[in-house]
Amino acid sequence: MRDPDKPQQIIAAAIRVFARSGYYNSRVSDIAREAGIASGTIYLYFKTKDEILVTLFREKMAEWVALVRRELAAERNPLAKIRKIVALHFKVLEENPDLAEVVQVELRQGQKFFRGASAHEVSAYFDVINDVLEEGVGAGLIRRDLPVKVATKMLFGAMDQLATSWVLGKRGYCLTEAAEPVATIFLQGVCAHGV
Amino acid sequence: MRDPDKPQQIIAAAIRVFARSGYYNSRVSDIAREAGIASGTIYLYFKTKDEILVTLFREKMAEWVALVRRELAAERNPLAKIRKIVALHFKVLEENPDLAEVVQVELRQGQKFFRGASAHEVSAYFDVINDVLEEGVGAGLIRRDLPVKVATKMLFGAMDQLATSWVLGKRGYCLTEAAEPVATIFLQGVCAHGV
DNA sequence: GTAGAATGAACGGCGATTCAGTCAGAAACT
DNA sequence: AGTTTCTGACTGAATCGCCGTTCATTCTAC
Repeated sequence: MRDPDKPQQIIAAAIRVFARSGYYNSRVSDIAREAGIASGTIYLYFKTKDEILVTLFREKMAEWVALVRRELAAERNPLAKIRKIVALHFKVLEENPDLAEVVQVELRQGQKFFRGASAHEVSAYFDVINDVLEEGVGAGLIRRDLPVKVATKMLFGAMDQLATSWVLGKRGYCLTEAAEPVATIFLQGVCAHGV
Repeated sequence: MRDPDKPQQIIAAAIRVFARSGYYNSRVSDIAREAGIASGTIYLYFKTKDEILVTLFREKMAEWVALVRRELAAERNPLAKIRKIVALHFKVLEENPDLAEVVQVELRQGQKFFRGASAHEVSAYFDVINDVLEEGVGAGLIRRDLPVKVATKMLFGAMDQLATSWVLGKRGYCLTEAAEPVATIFLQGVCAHGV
């Protein structure tokens, strides 16, 4: 009678524990205690400690991309879509502080994650941005000569840095308030005419 | 007769080793072998393995900021300064592939580095960008109402993401070539009038 | 009664750190 | 100069604590 959402509970516990202590400083037994189970039980659902982190990242990232796709569907204008992406990016992180901590700080552990495992999920998010920008170029709203791939990375990087600063700065300000200026600066940078 | 630049040799070796295997996958003995010394010797110069990473980051970052400051001194125009910062950022990384690997991928290890130890050095770099932008506002070249702190983080984030993509994508393209578009998009985003 | 889920004590490997010993060269002495 | 003593940088095998993982046992639901 394997509990079908035990893995979810373990992942949820892992997010809290990793957020508190960092991946390498977290014991598997800490995750177990946080989840209210024995450490051995974790190995019924995950082969290794690494697998917990990889799975956590995969799932959260997939949810995220799905959410963004869903929200964008309601919007026609490519420029408004960009504004929505930025707003959503910041909103998700602000509403999930533990997840934000893990995604912005812990998940950067070299080799293992950005390379390999997560590459596919991250690139799905890049694709979303990339597609919107191309749409904007097609509609004549965005400079025809814009290097779209570069601009995509710039926007992601800009959002990511704002988020990281927010997390590291102990959330001393409101992240959501930064959404409007970030979108505006970026759009003015890529648009064919004024914004 | 302590060799006064033994620490430097150890750091140089550590950069090569960390670039190859990642921080957590590198043995102290690997660094020793790479440096051509015994593992115990490392402990004559560094108290712990962590200290090697922290020191390496501190020193390289300080050199970096000093270099940028020096190069900017030769330049009057704030907009040209921004272009120079971007060009330099990419040039340094492109010319030091091992350092790039360590800085972009390995040094992100949560807790320990971005928080604490390195905060001061990173913020010095932020200050450089911040000051140039304010100078631009003062000169009427940059929108008077620009949220300078946000724009600073955006530019840093944009450069950082381009660099990270370049490192993770096994350097499949020329990073330096991205400097011009990045600077142009950013400047168009923040300037009072066209660029 | 039994299958299979859960437990958690114990194992085993790993790797950072230590430290007793080596040795090259500097100083002291003849 | 030659000889002896001393110094402390350097070595690397051995130590030791840590924690991911295992598995013999217990529990639970049917």
